[in-house]
Amino acid sequence: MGYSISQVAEKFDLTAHTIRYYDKEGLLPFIDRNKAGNREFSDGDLEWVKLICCLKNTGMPIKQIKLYIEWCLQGDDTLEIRRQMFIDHRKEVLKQMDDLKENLKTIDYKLELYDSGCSIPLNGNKS
Amino acid sequence: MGYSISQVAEKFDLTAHTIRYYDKEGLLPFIDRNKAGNREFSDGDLEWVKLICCLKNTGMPIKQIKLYIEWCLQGDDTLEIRRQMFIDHRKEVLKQMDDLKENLKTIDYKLELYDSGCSIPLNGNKS
DNA sequence: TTAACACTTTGAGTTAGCTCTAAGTCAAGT
DNA sequence: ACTTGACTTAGAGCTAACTCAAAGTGTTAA
Repeated sequence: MGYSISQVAEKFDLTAHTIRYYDKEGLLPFIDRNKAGNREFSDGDLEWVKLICCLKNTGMPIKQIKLYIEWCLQGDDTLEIRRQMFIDHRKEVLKQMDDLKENLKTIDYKLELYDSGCSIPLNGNKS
Repeated sequence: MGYSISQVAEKFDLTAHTIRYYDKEGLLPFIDRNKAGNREFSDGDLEWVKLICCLKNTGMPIKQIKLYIEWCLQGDDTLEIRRQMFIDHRKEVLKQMDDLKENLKTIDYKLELYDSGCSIPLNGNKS
């Protein structure tokens, strides 16, 4: 039977509004409609939505995701460029994780200070 | 002597525009001016800028950071609420790292497919 | 058949976080 | 004295990603 837009929204913690917006932006050109004209998502479509969420949640802009979808539609000629996109994006995700780890250190340091009951004045270090 | 706005911008990979914007938004109420009226950052100020960047880069909204700065200005009465803020924020950073790891798995899976030279049709799984 | 409800579209509005422009000030170098 | 260049402000403009409103259509339940 397929899934309705609100079922998909629920499943991926999006709103139906957002999914329609993605569709309008060209991220979901493959979604079928039923006789009533409503979007009907197949299990295969859910995999695409999952990938789109993955890319979006790792900071890829909507426009770049749209480009990727277009490459997919173009067929095997774009296999290599798509592969390269994932290689590049993977590198960025690793960078994000590194940055996050670095920032976690700063936060942990602040927490140590707060846990030790130490008050830090704003104008602490004016030299 | 202190640092000029563009030196600080350079150091933290921001623009002078952005630093003025942060100042306008109330994130830098403690920055001194020289006789010419230009902002002059001390070494202690740089620590504050570093913390602000850390919070911003881990997803804390400008308004929340501003609130934190205000709490700092209010003195020791707000020590506990500030400590709690860091505890909460730390949790969110850990969540971000988890999410990133999850998404990395999806990306690695896609890369495996692309590396195996396997073409995946768009309408793959219509049931 | 009527009400409720989930869906549809177009297009406007919102928010966060910058980003830039215009017009001007100030200090240093020639 | 004049030019250069970094700084200042107020305020407008921009982009991404939603978010919503209005008006309408189609299906289901009483």
